[in-house]
Amino acid sequence: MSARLIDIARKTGFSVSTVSRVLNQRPGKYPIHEKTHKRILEAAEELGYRPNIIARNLRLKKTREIGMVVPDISKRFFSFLVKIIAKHLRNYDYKIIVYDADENTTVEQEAITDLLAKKVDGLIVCPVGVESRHLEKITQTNIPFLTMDRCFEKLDVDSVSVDNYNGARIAVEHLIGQGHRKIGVIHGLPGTWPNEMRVRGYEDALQQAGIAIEKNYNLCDSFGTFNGYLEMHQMLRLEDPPTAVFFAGGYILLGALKAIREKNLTVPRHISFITFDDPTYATQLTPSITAVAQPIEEAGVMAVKLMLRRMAEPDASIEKVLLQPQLIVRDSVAKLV
Amino acid sequence: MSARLIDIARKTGFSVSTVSRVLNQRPGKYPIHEKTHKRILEAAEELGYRPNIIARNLRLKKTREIGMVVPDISKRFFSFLVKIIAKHLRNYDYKIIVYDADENTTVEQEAITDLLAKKVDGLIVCPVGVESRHLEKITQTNIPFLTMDRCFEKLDVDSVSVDNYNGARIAVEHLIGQGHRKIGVIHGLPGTWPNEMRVRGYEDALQQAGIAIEKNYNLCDSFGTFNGYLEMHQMLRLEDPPTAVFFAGGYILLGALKAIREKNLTVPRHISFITFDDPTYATQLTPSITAVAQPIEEAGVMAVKLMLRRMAEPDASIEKVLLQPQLIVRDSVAKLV
DNA sequence: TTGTATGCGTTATCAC
DNA sequence: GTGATAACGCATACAA
Repeated sequence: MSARLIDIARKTGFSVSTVSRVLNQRPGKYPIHEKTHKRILEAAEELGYRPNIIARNLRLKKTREIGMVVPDISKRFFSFLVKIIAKHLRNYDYKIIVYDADENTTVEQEAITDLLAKKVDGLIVCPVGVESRHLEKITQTNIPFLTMDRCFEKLDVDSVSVDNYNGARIAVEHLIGQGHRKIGVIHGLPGTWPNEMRVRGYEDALQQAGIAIEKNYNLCDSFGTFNGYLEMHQMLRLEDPPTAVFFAGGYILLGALKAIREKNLTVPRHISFITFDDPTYATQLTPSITAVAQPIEEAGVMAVKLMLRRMAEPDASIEKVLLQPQLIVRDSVAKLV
Repeated sequence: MSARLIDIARKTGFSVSTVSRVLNQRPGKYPIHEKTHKRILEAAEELGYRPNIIARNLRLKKTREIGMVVPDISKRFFSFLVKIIAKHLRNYDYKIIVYDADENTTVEQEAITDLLAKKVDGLIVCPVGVESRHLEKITQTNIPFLTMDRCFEKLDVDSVSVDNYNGARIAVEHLIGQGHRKIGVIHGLPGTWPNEMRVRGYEDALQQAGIAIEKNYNLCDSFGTFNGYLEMHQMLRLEDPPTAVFFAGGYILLGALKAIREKNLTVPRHISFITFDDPTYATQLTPSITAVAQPIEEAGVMAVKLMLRRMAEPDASIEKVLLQPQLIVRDSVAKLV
């Protein structure tokens, strides 16, 4: 078993409180004799003393831990977000405890319960689903709390998310600007917030340009590769298929590309597309992929900022931050003349 | 503040110990009156009681937490590994606490210290660098401990890693089998274990086939995209460049592809390659990428197994598991005739 | 400048 | 069946 304060106390002949005071080193808070200081430090070193964080946390009722729940840590969006947030919190001496909800509301709920029981000082949740009732309960605990990625308007809580609506809009407007009129969309799970926003952005962009919305051009199911594959095939089977398609994110792109290849079509000669999310390999495909990139780093920094603010001023007004994604033009969209 | 045992005790008139016993429900361990049981459960429900995990952990000297340190959580290999391990540990009612070492030994050391101070029940480290001295100290604490990915032979500790040597070998042997004799390698940071193993596999495969090792064909720096880019350019500038190249992993592939494209070369007509690691987009590039896939899921499952075993039998013999990667033949290697 | 006493919330031991 | 009490390791208010 590792050394405790009392072991140092016994070894040096001082009391536990003196040892504790020396080791915590509030500069000038308590006057300690020079020699005492030195001897205790030496003894601590010799014994390889490490404070027991559990005992300390229990005593202080503070953990300097921020809990975080993400739908799927293996997705780059979230793992990168976690990394950024962890890195910045470190500067303020906060650690992060991450739970993977595995895209499952029940698991998410358990994760939150556990984090709360662990008495984390703050909580960041990237909600899995459409439901927000279980999140409402959190707001009643008064714990500094933040949602990310998906934002529930009715939920009275700080949040930082990407402007999915506008991201989709600028994507589709780019397509329109290149002369496309027949524009399809393949998107993810209906009812989830980012997805809905993107679809709405798609529709509004069309409407604003005076383009009628064609039901057949709107396909959806999930953000998975396989869905992208199936829906793209379906899209291409249409008797009057679109000349351009907007992929609403995730791995749809990957599946759709496969479908396009199977049909022996060339991008962007036969079909143009643009995707939400900018994958690392976007520049390496042939052609390179025109995309709407989410400002993940910015989102992480903002989250840390909001969290620290909420901890410092529990009664500050609720802030819902909407970050702007960025259009990155590459070669997957043809200019129609 | 949330409800404690004592709040339930006061509300029901029973003692804290009775309340504790009811709420912990060791079936049949303690006899409790039916009515008592019910009333306490009701009160707990009403008060929204959640056990304070910190207090419990302090008392029990057990956390049911496994600490894990990875070099870079934003890399898919690690985030996926974390996910798998978390998922399987959940089945045994263990949680995982993840720290990102940010590819930095100092940060890694701090993470380990912190995890130890948090009194996690077990520790899994995917070591950042070449140094293993700071890991030796862990073995002295007697905490169930496991290294992953990079394995230190001299370090007396359980480990699970991929057989990097053999993975490289089968990759290069595939190249040779397709008739290539001039085979280059672009690899990562010299001195890191997986990298060294892969280079050795490359060299042994050549030697076994009676092919002389050409110094100019061996380029290295890091697993980053930019390195791949630079080194591939350098490789192609050679007066007698190789007909095939083995990329030892990471993002080298991405950068190398860019270099190849800039030279207006076609894969695999002008140059063939195979890469360690099988990225999600491997099938989507043109041509699709022949790769050596690491069995990440298997590694995670094995890690959990070893960890549970070590916790159950602290004195079991040290086990160093080597998992076999798998060759996935696609279209980036030409058959020379 | 240092020591004593107390409590954080829980579980386990022992007594009744 | 149930309750009183101690202990986990630490930090602080108060005493000296």
